[in-house]
Amino acid sequence: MKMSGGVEWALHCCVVLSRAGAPVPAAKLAELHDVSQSYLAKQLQLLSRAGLVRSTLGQSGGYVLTRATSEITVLDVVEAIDGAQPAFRCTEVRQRGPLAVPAERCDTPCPIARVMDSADRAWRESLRAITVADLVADVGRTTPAETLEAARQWLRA
Amino acid sequence: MKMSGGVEWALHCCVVLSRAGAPVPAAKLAELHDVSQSYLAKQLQLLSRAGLVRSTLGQSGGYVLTRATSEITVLDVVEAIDGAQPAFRCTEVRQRGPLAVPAERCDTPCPIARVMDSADRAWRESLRAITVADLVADVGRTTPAETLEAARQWLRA
DNA sequence: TCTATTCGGACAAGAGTTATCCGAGTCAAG
DNA sequence: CTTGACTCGGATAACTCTTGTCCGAATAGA
Repeated sequence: MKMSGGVEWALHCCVVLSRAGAPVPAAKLAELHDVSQSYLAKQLQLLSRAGLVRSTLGQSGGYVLTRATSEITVLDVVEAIDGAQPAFRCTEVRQRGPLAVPAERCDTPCPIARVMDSADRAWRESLRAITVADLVADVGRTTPAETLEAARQWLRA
Repeated sequence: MKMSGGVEWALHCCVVLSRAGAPVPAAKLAELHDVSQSYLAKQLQLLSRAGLVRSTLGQSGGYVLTRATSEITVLDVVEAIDGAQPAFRCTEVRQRGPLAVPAERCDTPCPIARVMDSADRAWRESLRAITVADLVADVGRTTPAETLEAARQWLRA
């Protein structure tokens, strides 16, 4: 039960991109966060496929958010990187073995699957309630103003 | 983001064990569910380490639940098999790279980590609210009476 | 005492994730 | 218009974790 580590990077990237007015190349994002540039590129590709960011090629190219930060939920990013499939997958154990329940009697989902689905929904709902805008606001509140200004300068260079 | 498949088996085993008055060997549980006997043994070991079941060696030995089903939550089983560690682990990205925030300024947890922790708590809370007794009741409600009786006979043999 | 049966931990195989590279395409400058 | 350098994108290995299997130690009953 482990989420892809790329989710953390992707979320940090979204926060940074929201502050930058111009496209930011993947290499710069990698250097800023001190992570593998090649691997971060993969995460950004996934964000691109999901339609959360748009890439611009050539000189002075890079990545830009496609929507307002208030329109991007944390769940959007998590599902883009980690996939949208639920963590639990019911294999219909009750239909196997010597006492298998016939399929036609299994009109209602397995109770175990129902509990897991419910928990999964609660988890996703919790992530859907927070947007990148909320994260940006929170970062702005807890980070020294000087650091924020330094970041802005560093990105511009 | 995938939960161990053994969780499903372990929960089914708990339901079965609650109906059996006597110890049930791992081999019988494996045959009943038509799953790998060697691998199921591993899951039962984990349940044993967690103190949810007690094993009896020798002839007519097997596994028995240690508590009433109403005292065993689904979360107990999930954490026994899949581990209790949260799916998201913050690597403190903000303390890395050229604009690293000094550690002494990081008194509050990273906003991203806070969101993830909150979602994780919601998920666990949802699983903690359901007990094995609830599952047993639900199974009894949705399974044909004849199948339940057949299971009882099969376990006895 | 002996035997059959049980669990427990140590031992491989496979899948998924992590990490990396190089080529195709594109924009900007000269 | 040409050149050139810079960008992303997908295809390619290394690694970790999960899955799956085995045999030995211990036990209860005959």
